[in-house]
Amino acid sequence: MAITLDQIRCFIATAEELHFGRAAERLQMTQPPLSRQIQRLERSVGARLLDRDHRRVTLTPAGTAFLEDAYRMLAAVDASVQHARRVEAGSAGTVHLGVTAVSAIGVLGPLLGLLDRELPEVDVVLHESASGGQVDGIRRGQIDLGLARPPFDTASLSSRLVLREPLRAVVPDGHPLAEVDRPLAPEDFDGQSVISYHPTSARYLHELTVRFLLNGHARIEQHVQQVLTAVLLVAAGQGVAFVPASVAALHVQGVRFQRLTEVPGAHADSDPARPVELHALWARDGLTPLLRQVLRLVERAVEEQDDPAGV
Amino acid sequence: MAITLDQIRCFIATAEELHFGRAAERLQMTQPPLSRQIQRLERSVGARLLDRDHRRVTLTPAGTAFLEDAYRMLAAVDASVQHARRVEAGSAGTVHLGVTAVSAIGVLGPLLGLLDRELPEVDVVLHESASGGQVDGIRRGQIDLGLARPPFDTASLSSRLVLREPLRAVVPDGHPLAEVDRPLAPEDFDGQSVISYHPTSARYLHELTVRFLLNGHARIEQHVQQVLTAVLLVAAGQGVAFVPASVAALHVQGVRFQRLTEVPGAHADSDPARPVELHALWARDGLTPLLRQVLRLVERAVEEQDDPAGV
DNA sequence: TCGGGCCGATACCTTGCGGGTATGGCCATC
DNA sequence: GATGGCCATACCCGCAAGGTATCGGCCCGA
Repeated sequence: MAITLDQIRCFIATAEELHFGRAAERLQMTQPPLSRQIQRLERSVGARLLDRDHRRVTLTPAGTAFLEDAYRMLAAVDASVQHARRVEAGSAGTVHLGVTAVSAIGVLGPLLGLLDRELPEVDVVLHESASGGQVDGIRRGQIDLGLARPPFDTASLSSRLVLREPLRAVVPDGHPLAEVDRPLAPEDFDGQSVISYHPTSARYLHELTVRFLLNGHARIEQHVQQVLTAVLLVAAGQGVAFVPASVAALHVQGVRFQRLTEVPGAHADSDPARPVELHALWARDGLTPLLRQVLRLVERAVEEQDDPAGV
Repeated sequence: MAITLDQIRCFIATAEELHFGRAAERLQMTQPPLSRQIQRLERSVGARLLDRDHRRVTLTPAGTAFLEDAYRMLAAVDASVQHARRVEAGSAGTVHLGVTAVSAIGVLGPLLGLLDRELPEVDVVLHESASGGQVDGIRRGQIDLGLARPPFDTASLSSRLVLREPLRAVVPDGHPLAEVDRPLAPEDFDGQSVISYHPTSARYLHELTVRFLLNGHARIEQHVQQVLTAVLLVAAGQGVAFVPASVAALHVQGVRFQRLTEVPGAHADSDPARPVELHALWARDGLTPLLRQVLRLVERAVEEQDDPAGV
């Protein structure tokens, strides 16, 4: 014999009215079944909740305590229903967001701010990993939405280009190229020692570097995995590197970020002036309403901070 | 069409098994009614909770959210039942405790400590008022247990003597009586200016004062309502006063507490050496299990700090 | 490509719980 | 002592929840 929400509703009405007849009326029923519901409830709870001594009905201490809990239970049921509806509508829930260290610099801050303001009931869990790790995470259902760089197989994943930004050169203060006030061309780096990226784990930036330098005679001497590492190595005088423009926002001491001439596009609709692309990435069959909302905010986040990358 | 706890239980089983057949087995029922329960639940909630695509069952985001809430709801129901049982057994609940400022000095501290240790699930609400106010509070059901002084009508109230303590004289430092090292007799106060109490709101202490001074020739010059006020007036040199021995625990600067000879008893079994009585007081028909527990602790609290009043 | 098996949905039957009416029993009041 | 108020009990009924049988779609192996 289990407790029912109906019994709880009956109890609340009776406890408030302290009168079975009036409580029954309020519950749109007659008094006898109400009496039975209360009896059943008391039997299930294992404690007398109402003292009825033929003249007046009063709450026992156990009843007083149970009444408070009863309100909470009904409120909890109601809140749960509301919450589920909001989750289905996409205005509440949890998003597992995959980010790379670099995407974090440009888009993540504004995006998190927007999420907080526009979808306050959405919890965000960040998963920091390289682009390749994000694809795996999405496949395994651990990540709902990734912010990553191409290439990724388009068979099971959907994607949308959310940001294009220029490629910049990072050179140490005092370096001859640090003083030049024009876009640097591949030939400007002839003979320079270049820090590029790991060909597999940071394949995208590595290919960009190689593609930019294609017609020059620079020497690629090191391969790092993180953009920040490259910048720090430049600051340490180990060479020059090429990074997404938004990295300038980090304000690392001892380096300058220099504009570049156009970079040959990797595909048909790429923009040579802004060759660094960031894509939003999700499982083809995982486009939930919440994800749609978040994607909308990703685009707004990009618009809001468009300038720093565009200049 | 309202949600049922049964539906929630069905949903939990199905969400855990992700398989209607196995879930039904676990719930000791067959699969078709389980399917219908889930459908009904989804209709009530207004959101699809499980995606069932002929091969596998998965939780929708709304379902994931609802599952967490579902656990909480069932746990809340269970906790409420347990709580009600404990309240009925007297080991949980709320006690409204009536205290006077003076009872607080002697008994209240140890009592609250004991309550905290022995009945941690019991909430205590203190109501500070004079003895008369407590009787009203008990009558109106606002106070469960009062710590007050006689007299009170014994028709609707039950009481138990919990503490007897001596009466002490409060005299200012430097006063001739402050140096005497023997119990003071009524005659010692001949010609002194005495601070007594309001004959109605602090009737008990007033009558004690009068009864002690009966054979002497002291002059009662002021009537105050609070014991502490009397002590402070003594410190200010306005006269002498008589207070329960436990008041000495306050350690007011500038006054001394002096022993007294015996005070004639007000009733048959009063103790002339310890004429100040404190009674626990409750509605005759309000002796709940919890109150019984609290009364037990009141007695233990008195035993534990018996000494300061007894010396 | 076809058949078998798996699994959830549907149709239909049955039973038991929840609600209704009538009435009893107890106390308070006049 | 008669009356009325109020909760409990007895008994009846209808519906909703559970059971059985079956459908229908999909996957998989031959």
